[in-house]
Amino acid sequence: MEEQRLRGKKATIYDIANEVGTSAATVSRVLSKSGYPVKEELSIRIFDTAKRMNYTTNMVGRMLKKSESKDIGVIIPTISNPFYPQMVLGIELEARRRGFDILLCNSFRDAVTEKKYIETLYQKQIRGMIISSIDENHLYLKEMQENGIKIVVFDQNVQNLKCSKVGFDYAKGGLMAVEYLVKMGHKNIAFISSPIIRESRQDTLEGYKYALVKNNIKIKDENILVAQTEEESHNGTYEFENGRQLAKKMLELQDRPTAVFAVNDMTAFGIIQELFNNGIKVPDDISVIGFDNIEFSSMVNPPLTTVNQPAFETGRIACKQLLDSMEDDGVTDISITLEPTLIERKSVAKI
Amino acid sequence: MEEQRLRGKKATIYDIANEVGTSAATVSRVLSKSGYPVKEELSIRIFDTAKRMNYTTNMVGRMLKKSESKDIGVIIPTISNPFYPQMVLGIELEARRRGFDILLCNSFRDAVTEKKYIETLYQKQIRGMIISSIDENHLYLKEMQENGIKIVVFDQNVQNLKCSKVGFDYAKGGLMAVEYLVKMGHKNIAFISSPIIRESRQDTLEGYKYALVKNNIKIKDENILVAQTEEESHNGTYEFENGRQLAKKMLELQDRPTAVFAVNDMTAFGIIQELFNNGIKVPDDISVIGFDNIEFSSMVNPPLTTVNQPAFETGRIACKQLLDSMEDDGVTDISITLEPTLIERKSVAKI
DNA sequence: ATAGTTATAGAAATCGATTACTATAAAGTT
DNA sequence: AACTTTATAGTAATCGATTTCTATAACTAT
Repeated sequence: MEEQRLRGKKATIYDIANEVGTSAATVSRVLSKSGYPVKEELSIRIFDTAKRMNYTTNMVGRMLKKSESKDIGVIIPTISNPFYPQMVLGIELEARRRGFDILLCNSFRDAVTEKKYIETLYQKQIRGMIISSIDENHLYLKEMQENGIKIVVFDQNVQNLKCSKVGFDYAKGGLMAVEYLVKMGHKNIAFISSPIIRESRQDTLEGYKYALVKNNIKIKDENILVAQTEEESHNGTYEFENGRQLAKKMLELQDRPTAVFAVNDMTAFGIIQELFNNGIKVPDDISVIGFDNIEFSSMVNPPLTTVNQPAFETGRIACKQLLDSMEDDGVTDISITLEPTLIERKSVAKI
Repeated sequence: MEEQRLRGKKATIYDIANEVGTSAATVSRVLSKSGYPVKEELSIRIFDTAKRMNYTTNMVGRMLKKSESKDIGVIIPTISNPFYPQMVLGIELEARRRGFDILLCNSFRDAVTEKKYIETLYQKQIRGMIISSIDENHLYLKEMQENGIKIVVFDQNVQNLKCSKVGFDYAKGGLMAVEYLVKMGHKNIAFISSPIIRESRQDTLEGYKYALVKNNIKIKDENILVAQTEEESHNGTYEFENGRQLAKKMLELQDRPTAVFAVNDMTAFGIIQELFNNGIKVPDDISVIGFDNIEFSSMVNPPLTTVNQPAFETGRIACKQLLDSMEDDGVTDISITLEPTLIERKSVAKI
């Protein structure tokens, strides 16, 4: 035994059983704290020997027998987008609390990559996953569910997929942002966004429109500035650059807006920088409001007024729901929608 | 068989063997593409049946037998610090290319959490890990190594631990930053930092001092502004707040510096904001140079001149080294030190 | 005292895949 | 023709832990 250890082999319950002079079954019972009755004296000897031999459970063996993985899969578009690290943190903290680790996968919203990841996770026998990026038609997800794998999606409505969803009220967020601008006296308000290919952005835009209608302001098509082609890069500068580009376009409008609503904070940063480069002061000359409330939005100049989307909380809740449903098959699917709040800082001025 | 599938049980190689009328051994040989000769006709039937039965490999079974996990552990302080998402991305891209997934662990530099994570990873039979946060005295890491687990550390010098290291030349980075300021005509240069508890920060400070000495500028103790207590929060605002606090202190100096070197970009953001709030313009009145070159440093106002620390590349290289050594036991430990480069933007002015 | 529990522990099956053996037939060698 | 290879495929052991049976012994209840 001793020799084996020196040769770099981990001790197993059999090694311990041999050493102690008992059976592997008993060792397993003791070490896994199963509650099965074992004489205290024997139990102590087993614990001691295990410690002396540097034993630790081989989770793979346990997993195979009990088929309960202690990993959960997390698929996000990209950890580069500062929303996701916070969300992942929320997931991890909840997961850790309950003895789970996370397998992190960045899909880059690429359907092929995504599918490959999902399959790998499936093969690794995970029993639950959180997905925040998903291709529309996923037959294999259904199959996974039939095999008992729990899925929680974030910000998606996957067709035909019954599962818990955690979402965010983008429309309301858009409404809040624009109504705030209106309250501050603005009537000529632009909307700047990267391509509207996701429902979330669509909703944000709807919120913008609804706020205008509600306040008897005419929607002007030329005020809605949206990029045409989707990003490809893995780095997060796309949104920023896009903000700059479209801000430039906005400045060419003959009836220049007095305020801009950006689809997200990064875009807002781009807008602000472009305005600054053109000698236009924020918020003195033009007001800018963002969306997301990423950590940096308080660190820029001027600190950005924005709509808070609780990333950490999103992750925590999604994970909680996932683990609850994994623990208890009776837990029903739910849809949770988190609410926006307005974070008033210094990038919006009263007219 | 069909029935089983409906009941939500995954097909195994035995199910396939039964269906096809062959043995599990043969099925395994075919499906794992082992190269072992099997009649083409049989082989095709096995593939077909596997497909029809929606078979996928149970990695846990394979792992137990072959004891080669396809996961690697990644331990970082916190994904909230924007350096790490980029690093993790570099790790993941390299890992994915070679068929590995990553188990992400945020230690928050807490020794207990860290130890727990390392033990869990060990129990999960990973064969390699990348650590970017580490307590000093790690006996168990040694034991893991004896059991064949490969370790790559980032930015650390763990005592008595022979393993590959990926580092960054902080001293040189500090030197470059300050020499750049000197070149721009500055002589009264402050250094603002969160607590100097890590070697990296110590080195940065050394670089600052060396640059001054080298250029015959006297080091003034009151220009070195360092916080006393370490952060505790999980959110990234600590560095920012600390920058603000110390900038305020700096403004009270009777011989006010004309330039500041911040220990990292987040701190620089805090400094800039505090200066701005006091009506001091950057770079017109005071120049600020950062350190890290996180993505946001180009998005703030003014765009931050800073020292680039290649996060993505760090991750990629660390992962490559890890997987190389996992694949081939003969690969020797190496120490890679990445070099800083200066990113000239707009937060530093010539005097 | 006898039947029925409860405490205690080992033997053996099991989870799913791999692989070292074993076995047979076909093919190649001298 | 006798012998060695090679192709092909099944049997059974194995990886490490869990758990269902079994089997005693000890204890409780009637």
